[in-house]
Amino acid sequence: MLSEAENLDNSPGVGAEPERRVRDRGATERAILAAAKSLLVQEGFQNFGINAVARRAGCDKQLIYRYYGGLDGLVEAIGADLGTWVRDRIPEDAGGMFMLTYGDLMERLALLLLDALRNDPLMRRILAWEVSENTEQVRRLSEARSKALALWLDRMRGSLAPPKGVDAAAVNAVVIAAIQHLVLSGAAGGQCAGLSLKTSKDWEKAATALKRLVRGVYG
Amino acid sequence: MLSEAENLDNSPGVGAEPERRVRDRGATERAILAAAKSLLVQEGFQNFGINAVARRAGCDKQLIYRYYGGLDGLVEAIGADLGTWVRDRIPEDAGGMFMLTYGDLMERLALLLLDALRNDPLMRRILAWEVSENTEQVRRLSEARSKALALWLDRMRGSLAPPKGVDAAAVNAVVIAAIQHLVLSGAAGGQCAGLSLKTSKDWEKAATALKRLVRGVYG
DNA sequence: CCCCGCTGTCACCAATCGGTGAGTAGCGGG
DNA sequence: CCCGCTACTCACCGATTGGTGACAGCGGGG
Repeated sequence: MLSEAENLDNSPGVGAEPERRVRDRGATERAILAAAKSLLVQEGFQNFGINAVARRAGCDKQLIYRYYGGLDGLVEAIGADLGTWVRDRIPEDAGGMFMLTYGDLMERLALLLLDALRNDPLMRRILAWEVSENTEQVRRLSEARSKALALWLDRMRGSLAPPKGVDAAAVNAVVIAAIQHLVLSGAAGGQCAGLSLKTSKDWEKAATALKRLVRGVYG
Repeated sequence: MLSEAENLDNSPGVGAEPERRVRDRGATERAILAAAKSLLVQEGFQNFGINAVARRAGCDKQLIYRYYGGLDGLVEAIGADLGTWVRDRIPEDAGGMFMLTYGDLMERLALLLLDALRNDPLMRRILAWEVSENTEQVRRLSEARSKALALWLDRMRGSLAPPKGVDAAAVNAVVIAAIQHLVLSGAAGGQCAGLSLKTSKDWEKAATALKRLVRGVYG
């Protein structure tokens, strides 16, 4: 019934339009990027598309093509933004870990990573995207995320050498895999392999088990 | 990969059409289910829809509504089919594990599960689906998969009791999480947390690390 | 001043989506 | 033989998708 002519009831007397969009390319670009990230966080990658991002950003999709060269470029911009992830998550007391053993260190890192991922919905979405698709898009994003994680681990680890006789790279990869899947599975379904992952008590159990595993290898 | 173009030249003189579709509801139902599973395996859950399944099954989508009540019912049928997963994967020598310690058992189970998942693309797709979406559809499927896994573990474990003093349920969940994420990540991107997961040598490294972790907790 | 360029909007495109109603085709029982 | 039941197909619906070309409005430089 609505003809688009009648839809124009933005009669100037009534509404104090809160945000009057001004002509500012930089601001629009930032708005688009923010909309893309929030959309990815809230809706997941299933419904992540040009139309949805433009709708959320409150602008025309044409601008996404113009400013980012399409969805691919926008995704790449999200990936580039992940570089800031590291800066935001290096605690100041990292120096306090100098005198720890490798086992102490890895235990702390495991728990820190667990918490960091639990509190980072964007990373979770990207992680889930990674294991679900293998397009060029997601490969680039995956690379950025992987690089950020590696950098973070490197900064946190410092110069502590792993013990001899164990393939620390492989063991750590397995531990990280466990952490990532626990977080993903918990966020998605509230459980993993029969272990409930809802309450903070549940997560404490998981963390304890994780600690035990790390301690088991690294002593 | 069949284009419908070649299907259009069913000129009666030329081709001996290998499959002449007969009127057989049961066969059609089976064809639809098989098409759904193969579609999920080959394309993933992104493009899993009524149209795609019908196209692959070579029948009208209306039949999917009639026989399965829509996509939801079809997904549920896939879930029901997972019950056969357990039957196919119980080795005959399960009895040979009776005299093992719990650590021996869990190490073997971990490696068996790793291989089983590596060779089961359907399970991988379902697993990735689980951590990516939280709709009713995927929740049902997830439940079926989880139940199948639990049953498998139960059958394999036998009546061996876990050691005291360690939350075996939590530890095993973490180990399973690690296995699942390793397999997902490896299948999707060929690596996980910097650890390459392409060649069988790569997977041996991962398996060794996994063994070490399990051994560390269960002795 | 006018004009050009940049920012933003709108209308439109073909394709595909899930979903439905109506009609066709073939087999089996009278 | 024919009739009816059932398996099956087709045509169409509105909505949404990614993508493009044309146009409007403001602003700064000649």
